[in-house]
Amino acid sequence: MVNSDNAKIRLLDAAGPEFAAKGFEGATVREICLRAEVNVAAVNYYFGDKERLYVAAVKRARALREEQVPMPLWAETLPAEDKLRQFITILLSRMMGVQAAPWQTRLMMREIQHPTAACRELVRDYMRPDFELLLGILDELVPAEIPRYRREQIGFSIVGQCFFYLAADSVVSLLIPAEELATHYQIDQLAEHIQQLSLAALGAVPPLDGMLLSPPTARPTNSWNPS
Amino acid sequence: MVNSDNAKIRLLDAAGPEFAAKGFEGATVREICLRAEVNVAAVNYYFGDKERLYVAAVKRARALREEQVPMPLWAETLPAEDKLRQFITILLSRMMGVQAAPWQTRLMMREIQHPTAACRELVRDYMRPDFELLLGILDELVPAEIPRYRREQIGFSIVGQCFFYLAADSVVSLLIPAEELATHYQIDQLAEHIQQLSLAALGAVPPLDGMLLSPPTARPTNSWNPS
DNA sequence: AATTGTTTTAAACACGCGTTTAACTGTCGT
DNA sequence: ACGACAGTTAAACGCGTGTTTAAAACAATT
Repeated sequence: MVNSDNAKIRLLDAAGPEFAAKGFEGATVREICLRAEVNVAAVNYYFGDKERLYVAAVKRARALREEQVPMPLWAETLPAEDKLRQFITILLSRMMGVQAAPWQTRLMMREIQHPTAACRELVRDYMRPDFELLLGILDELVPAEIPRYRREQIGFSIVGQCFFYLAADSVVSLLIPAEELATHYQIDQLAEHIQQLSLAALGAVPPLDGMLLSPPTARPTNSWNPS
Repeated sequence: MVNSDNAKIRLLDAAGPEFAAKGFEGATVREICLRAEVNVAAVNYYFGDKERLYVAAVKRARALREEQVPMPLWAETLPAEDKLRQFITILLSRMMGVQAAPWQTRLMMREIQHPTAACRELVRDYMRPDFELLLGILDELVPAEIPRYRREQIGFSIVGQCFFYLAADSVVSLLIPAEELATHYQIDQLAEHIQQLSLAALGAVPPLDGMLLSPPTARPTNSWNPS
């Protein structure tokens, strides 16, 4: 091959944001090829058809996002509370990115809401491992007698709180004034809030009555280096 | 007008489920009119174009869902804990319906994820009042000194937990075996779990350590009559 | 019964879509 | 030098889309 996968990769990089922004139906092959500076026929040449390009774009989005914000390997001795805090921060970071949610996340989001063939392996390769990781952390935080299904529900409660800011950010933006968003809705602050609320529910820290004395911003997230 | 809004209403009733299932781009005017047993030109005759039909369908979905599962008027004396439980149950009921999420909810869901003109008033007329209601309940549960933005974050945490099962049900279905879903993920059980976890976080009930003694199914939701 | 205005109809329109074709370009092995 | 082949190109194809049209059907009023 001469230039073989050069065009293929440019196509993928152009398809990702386009599908993320407009969905499978809304995005057009022509626009994607225009962005990629590639002939329209390239999509059929390299991927067969639009749908297989879409599936490839979803896979690539997952891989990219995972290496952008990987889950750290924790030391055995690290307290479960700290692991949970970092887990939540990473979850929020993946979902919200630095400013707005990156196209990789938005694309996976669409896949979650309107599952196609790509969804099954998305869950298997991407979400399942993270969820098991979370369950492992919870194992250290809740009494051993609590059944697995309860831990899973607790896990969903934690994930759900993070997920909300991704999935319903349009609602949050309309409910909360812009200046309050800027002041109190940064990733670290939300992570601290969710972590504190969750730990309080599990009895690992005092309930909210005491939170006044240590508001979320007072205790910054343990620093870790995602790069 | 003779038969005027008969066709108009049939059109709306057909458009709702269609838009909910396939989205604005995916749904076709022809298919909608076929369902409604109406000529294709009716859409332009009554609504002008496809987009205004969509907006009308969203508005109608909101109105329908609100009267299907209304928020009750609570007695002044009702403990805040009970109000919260009922609020959560209603939220979950609206989102999950009896079996799967009804088309009204799915349609509003699409609007939340990919906001169009209809989103702004959807928040203003539908979500804002409910959120204020929730904040009112939280006022009775948290110390007076806790600032408003903290209560809002707590509100989002509660809403987020419910919202997750609507927005990510494809993921939940893939993560949790079918039989466990049937056994432990009924509306009342989830409502009990979310309510208990939230109250524990606020210090209104003992933390999860004590939950073993009173698992979510043990204390059924107070009955109320939505009809 | 004739007239007016509203609603419904079948057919067509213009356009954009995903996909295909067939010719062309460049690169390599022989 | 030349044939074989991967890569690229412009143009076209067939189809489905939202929308429009002009006539027919209908109901109400005069």
